[in-house]
Amino acid sequence: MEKEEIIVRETIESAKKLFQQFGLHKTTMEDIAKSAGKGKSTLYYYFKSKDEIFDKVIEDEMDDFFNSVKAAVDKEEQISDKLKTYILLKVKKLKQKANLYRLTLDTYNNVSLNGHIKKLRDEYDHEEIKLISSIIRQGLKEAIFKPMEDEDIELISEIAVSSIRGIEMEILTRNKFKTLEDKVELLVSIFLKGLS
Amino acid sequence: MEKEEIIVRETIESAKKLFQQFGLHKTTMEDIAKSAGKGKSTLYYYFKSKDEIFDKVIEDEMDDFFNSVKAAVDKEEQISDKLKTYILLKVKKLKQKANLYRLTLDTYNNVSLNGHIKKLRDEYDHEEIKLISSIIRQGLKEAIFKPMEDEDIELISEIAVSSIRGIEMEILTRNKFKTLEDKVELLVSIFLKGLS
DNA sequence: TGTCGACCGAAAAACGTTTTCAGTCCAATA
DNA sequence: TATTGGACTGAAAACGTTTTTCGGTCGACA
Repeated sequence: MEKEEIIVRETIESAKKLFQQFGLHKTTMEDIAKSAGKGKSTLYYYFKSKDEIFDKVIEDEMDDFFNSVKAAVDKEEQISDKLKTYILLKVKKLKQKANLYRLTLDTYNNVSLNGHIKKLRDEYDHEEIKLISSIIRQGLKEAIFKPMEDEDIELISEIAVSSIRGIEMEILTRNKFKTLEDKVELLVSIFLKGLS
Repeated sequence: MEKEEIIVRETIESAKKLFQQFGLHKTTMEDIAKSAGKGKSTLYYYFKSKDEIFDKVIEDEMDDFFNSVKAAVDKEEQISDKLKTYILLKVKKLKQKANLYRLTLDTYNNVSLNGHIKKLRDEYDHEEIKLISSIIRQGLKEAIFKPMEDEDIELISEIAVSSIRGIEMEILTRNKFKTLEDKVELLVSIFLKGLS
């Protein structure tokens, strides 16, 4: 790893801690600089702006989040276990993060309308859709699922991601489905076998 | 209809129009009074507060919304048609309303954390869950669905409502699924028959 | 019972002042 | 040439005051 890369990494890590503790607005460039052991203007040698640092932190978190979910999903053999793991782990991690970032949440909401974060979210979404569609494709290959059009795989994945997000929202904002753990079984089996 | 009832109704209708046009904050009690052809203090003879008027307006809209969806769903015979109608009509109406209320939306978001609106939303949710679970119960009676525990009916309905809400959110906030109309068929058939 | 004009006070808007802070510049250093 | 920090700037946020707005009350009148 190059020296520059190291400094960038360390700065992002420091900034992440500060953002988590104090939120975007209450964290100044000087705070970040001090906690990274540099002068303020030095930061501008490595980053274009405060927003860029914030974006990088968010990007970092999203990567972390997605990769750990993906790793856990990949480890499972059965399609149904993959889906169960996907839902449960995502919800669990989301609860953790939500807790960690509660302070930043209002901030985040205001920022989120702004271009770049929206783009990041779209990218993240796309990763999730890819993950789900790869699971479906595996199911097709193993002839567990009945054949379907290629474009339908995409659509089903998108719908699945959106649906699960709806469930997550209820859990996070209204504390519903506390006992989801006991019930994923049912949820996944409906997705696989339907109600009929 | 009693005279009092008529005045209350008319006031709510006037207020609704104003709220839709200008939002909660930019609509004053005097605006409402004038548009209802009364003096301001007269309103307080019929309503406890401005909030009460707003609540009544929201309640009115929700009832409208729900009843028209329910009516359309009840009209359908087939389970699958009921589900299709439920999803399509809800999305369609939501798009209309969202357009109408775009101005109020920020206002609404701030208020929505506040007690009473939250209660209304919960009540509305409950209605939706009841609607879905009645569809499921019908499917059970007709032996279209495989038997299930009573508490699972409840849970499945809740999950279905949350999931569909997730899809609706995508449609409203990110303009996804523009061609949902073409694809509900697929969505409903997954719910009914699964992927296997 | 129903309606209204006059009034109140709390909260929001408006406004001017002060402070904070992201971002720049430049000289220093290695 | 790559890297750093101290001094500086301007725009925006925070703050303190004054003014206005508006939800809500009261009492009189029909």
